[in-house]
Amino acid sequence: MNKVDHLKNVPIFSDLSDSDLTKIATKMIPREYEKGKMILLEESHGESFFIITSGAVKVTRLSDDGREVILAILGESDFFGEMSLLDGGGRSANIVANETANMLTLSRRDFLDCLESYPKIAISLLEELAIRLRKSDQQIESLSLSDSEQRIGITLIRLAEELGTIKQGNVCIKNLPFQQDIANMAGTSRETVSRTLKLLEDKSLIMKENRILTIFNFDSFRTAFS
Amino acid sequence: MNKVDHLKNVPIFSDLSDSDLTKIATKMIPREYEKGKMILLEESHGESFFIITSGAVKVTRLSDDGREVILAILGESDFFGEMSLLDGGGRSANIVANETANMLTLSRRDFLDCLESYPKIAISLLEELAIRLRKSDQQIESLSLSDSEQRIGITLIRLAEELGTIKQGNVCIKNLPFQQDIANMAGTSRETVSRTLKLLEDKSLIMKENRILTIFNFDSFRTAFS
DNA sequence: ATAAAACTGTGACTTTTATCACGACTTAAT
DNA sequence: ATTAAGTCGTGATAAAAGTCACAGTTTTAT
Repeated sequence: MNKVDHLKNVPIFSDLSDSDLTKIATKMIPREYEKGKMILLEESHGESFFIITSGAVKVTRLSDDGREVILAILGESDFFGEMSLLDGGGRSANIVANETANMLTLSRRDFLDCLESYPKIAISLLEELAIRLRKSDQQIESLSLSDSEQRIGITLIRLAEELGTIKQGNVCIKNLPFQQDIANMAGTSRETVSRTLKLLEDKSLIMKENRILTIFNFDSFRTAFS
Repeated sequence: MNKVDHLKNVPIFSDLSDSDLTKIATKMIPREYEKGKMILLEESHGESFFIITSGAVKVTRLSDDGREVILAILGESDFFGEMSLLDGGGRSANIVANETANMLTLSRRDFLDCLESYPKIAISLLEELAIRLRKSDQQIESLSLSDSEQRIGITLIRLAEELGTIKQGNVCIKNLPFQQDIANMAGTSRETVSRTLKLLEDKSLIMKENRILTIFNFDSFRTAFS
């Protein structure tokens, strides 16, 4: 798969013509990051905009005492890095390769040029940021108002939407993140995740075997938890 | 103060020339909302973009059982309504006039035209959304990792930045929101806010008399809580 | 294939914070 | 000025979830 094909799958570029995409593609530099490697922390290449072409990363924030919150897990065709390019603020989050991942990167200068030259990209990016802001607001609501069972349910929905495959109404998540990661997404403890998953299994809402989790009747699961 | 003067104070319009601002201003319709009135819920005028010229509003989400989370309190020169215009999604939040407020409004059509005609606006808006996203991420972190005292401290900082006036290193917040509103911003209960404010007062970090709260040595207060 | 490392399940206990209850204080309205 | 409605302070109690400890399982690396 070549650069242009990857770009076509990225929502903010999907409106552009092939020739425009080709122009942009020539400015993008491919990079590979091994599992566990911090991506934004090593600022050796300066700030950049990243598009994931394979693999997955997690976006986190860390407290002083080392506990982490996972803000998002991003996969193929997702992008990141735009925030500090846009508002010039310091890095807001850490990005870690969750599995070995390949990226296309665009320098600050080229990224901002893109926005100026192709207003469509700016507008698509606005849409995308609006969607993310909406999701963040939902997350804030659920952290403020819901108990841990609800929050874990919502977290499973997020994971299913990001990583799952639908099969006759059920969703199957292969490569389920570890309980500690689920806990860090849901704002709860690892032990509570363990107990809650069992509880959901007892209610026959989910089934799990090792790293595979199935959510039965995803639509009703979704309405039950959000 | 005329429309153009108001627009100049709004970050996303501040780059434009007077003549461009005048063109935009002619499309903006002034409206007044009385205290307590829901703004986005009454969709009688269709979706719009709003700029606050006086007064203040609160942005909330409500759970099924009526509890609310306050996502933000917005005042003069702040704007809202852009999210559903951008991504077409349903309303993500409710907006209520916290005190009688005046707005300038722009219709969906005119707003989107603006973005296309003035790429600078789109880029400034991107910056603004990036800043908001960053704040949301911080909020998610603090809800996930901090105890109620920390969260209330952070909430006071947010309020101070939005509503406060600095006086020799101390910040003074007049018209402090009620404890219930502070609780809804901090994701805790009204009683906990009461007890925590007293605790902070005992530590001589703040002082309060009725609706006026003073944070002593704001810089060190800020570093202590974030 | 084996050992080491990492992850998971679960009981016991502790901590935090929510909830309830109610009197005291403020504020707004007549 | 008086009353009513809305806020606030605070003790007592309860519920939810965190922490600790540790054995059992799964995964990974050699």
